[in-house]
Amino acid sequence: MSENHQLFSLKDLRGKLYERGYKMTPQRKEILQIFVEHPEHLSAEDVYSLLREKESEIGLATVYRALDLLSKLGILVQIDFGDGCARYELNTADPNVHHHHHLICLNCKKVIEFDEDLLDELEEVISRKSGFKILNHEVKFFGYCKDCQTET
Amino acid sequence: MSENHQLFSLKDLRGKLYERGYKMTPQRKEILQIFVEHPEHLSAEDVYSLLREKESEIGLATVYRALDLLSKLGILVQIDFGDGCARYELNTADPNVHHHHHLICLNCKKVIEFDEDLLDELEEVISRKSGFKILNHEVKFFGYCKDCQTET
DNA sequence: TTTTCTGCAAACGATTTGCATACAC
DNA sequence: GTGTATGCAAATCGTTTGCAGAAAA
Repeated sequence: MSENHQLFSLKDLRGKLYERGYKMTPQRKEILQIFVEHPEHLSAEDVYSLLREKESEIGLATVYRALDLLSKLGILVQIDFGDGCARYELNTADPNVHHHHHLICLNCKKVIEFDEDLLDELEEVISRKSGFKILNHEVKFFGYCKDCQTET
Repeated sequence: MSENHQLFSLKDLRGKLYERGYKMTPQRKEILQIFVEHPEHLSAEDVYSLLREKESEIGLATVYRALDLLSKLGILVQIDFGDGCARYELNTADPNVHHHHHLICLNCKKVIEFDEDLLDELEEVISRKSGFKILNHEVKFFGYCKDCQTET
């Protein structure tokens, strides 16, 4: 069931690269591996330090280039939480599964994921009224998480 | 009618500043004035050059500081379109009026505004399920605008 | 062998900050 | 007068780029 919208696996990497004339390298493989092992929203710096923890001596510029490439190939998606750096996560393989939403706590900066998609209706209305062809959407909710509601 | 959700006016600036111990300065007034005259999504550089067109010799650092302050006071809101710089627009005074959505064209980078808010229902569902207290949301749709659909 | 990739260091662009001076109250 | 605000230039931080050597096909 949920295996069907499973995340992109390492196996498909070579093929996807080859399709577009890119080469398979150990660096690209290791960087993708990091995302398989860490299902978080990782920044380039995050990936870089996780690599160094594994004794991998991949340069930061290479990390940036790989993140960019993997996003272009649709393997990763870039998200921006307004914290000053681009973050990435594995793309879901099933195109019918829309991106989950993100709840961002204004107090503790925690990011909570939420899987509920009621936006199809909205997309349709907008498409009809504006003539805009919508491919994707990004929704962020700002507020206070359970823990921070009591504090403040 | 639509005057009720009218944008923040210059008159209230002094009071809002005073409330929180800030001082009224000609620079802050002029910067807010720019937003009243230009209902677009302005970046700090945009504001800076619009000021220079008006013979205003306000420094760029002051612009950055003012944008930050006006956002804290709730007079402006910061938006990020992923174009590498923070953008701002006047906040709507009426808290019942939710932020409009943004349609971002992947081809020509045009940003189109769209005023349809069907997200209240979604907010409620999320609040109930997650215990998150939602104050605000930000929705971006990515796709191709009317003009760019034919080209590509 | 040919082309793409990597790693380093330098370059970049948006934003922030330190500090002396100027201004609001 | 006192404390905050300004303006400038320098510093910062995430990210990009040029280039020579290394590695994939």
